[in-house]
Amino acid sequence: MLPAAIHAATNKSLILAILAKCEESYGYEIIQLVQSLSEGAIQWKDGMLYPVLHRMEKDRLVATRWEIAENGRKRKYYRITKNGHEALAELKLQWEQVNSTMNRAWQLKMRLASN
Amino acid sequence: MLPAAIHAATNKSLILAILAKCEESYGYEIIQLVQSLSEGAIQWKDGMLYPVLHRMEKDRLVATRWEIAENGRKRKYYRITKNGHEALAELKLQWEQVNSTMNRAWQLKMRLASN
DNA sequence: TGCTATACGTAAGGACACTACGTATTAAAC
DNA sequence: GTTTAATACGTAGTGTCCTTACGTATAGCA
Repeated sequence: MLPAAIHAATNKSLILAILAKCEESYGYEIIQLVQSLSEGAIQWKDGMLYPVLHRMEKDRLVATRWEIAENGRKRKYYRITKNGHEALAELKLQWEQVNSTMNRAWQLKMRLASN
Repeated sequence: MLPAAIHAATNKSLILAILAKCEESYGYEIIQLVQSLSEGAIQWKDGMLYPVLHRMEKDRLVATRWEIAENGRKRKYYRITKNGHEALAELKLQWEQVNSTMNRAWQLKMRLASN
C-alpha cells in the first residue's frame, strides 16, 4: 500500500478534481473512481475516505444532500463549492511546483555545489 | 507555506535524492539545496528537518559521521545507505504512479461513468 | 558589543491516517 | 431459505509526524 503521507497529500485534490467534473458523487463511488483513475495503484478503504469528506464539508469545500438512490439505498451526495474550486486550483499549483522539484531532484548530476 | 501533508510526502525523497548525488551533505546545507532546487517554493525550517534526518538514520536509510569542518564548525554529515537507495527507488515509483493519477484527475472530461 | 549566519538539538501540541469495529440494505449464490 | 458479497454510511482509538517554540554554541562583521 502507498504510504500514509501520500494519501494525506493527495486525497483532497483527487476528491475535488472528481467532483469538479461530476456534478455529484458519493463516498462509495468516489473510492471506485479513484481506484479506476489510478489503475489500481490507489485503493482507499471506506474508513479512510469518510473522515476526509466530513472535514471537507466542515471546511465548506463540498456541500451535501441525502437521497434515496434508484436502487433503494440511502446515499450522501457531495458536490464541490466555490471554495472547493478555489482550493482545487491552489492545490494543483502546489502539486505542480513540488512535482517539478521532485523531477529536478531525481535528475541531479553532481552539480549541487555550483548552484 | 506548503501544507504539512506535502512536506510529509516529499521530505524523505528529496533528502535521499540529494544524498544519492552528493557523496555527503549535512542538515544546514540540505535545507539550502532544497530551497534552491525548488526555486524557493520549499523552505524548510531547521526544526522540521532534523527530526526527519534522525528518523531516517534510525531506519538505516542514511548513515552519519561527525566532523569539524574547514570553518571550525561541528557538522553531522549524512550519506545514503544501500537501504536508502532501495527506498529512494520505491518512493520514486510511488510518486510517479500518484503523479500520473493526479494528472488524469485534472484532465477528467465527464467520462467517469463510462470507465 | 551586538547582530546575523551557521549548525545542531528537543519538547509539546495538534492534525490526521489507519485499523477495527458497528449498522443496515440488496442481490446473488448455494 | 440461508449465507455471502456488494453496497453504503459511520465512529473510536492508536500512533505517526508536522510544526512551533525553545535552547545551545561558534564565527564573522559592523
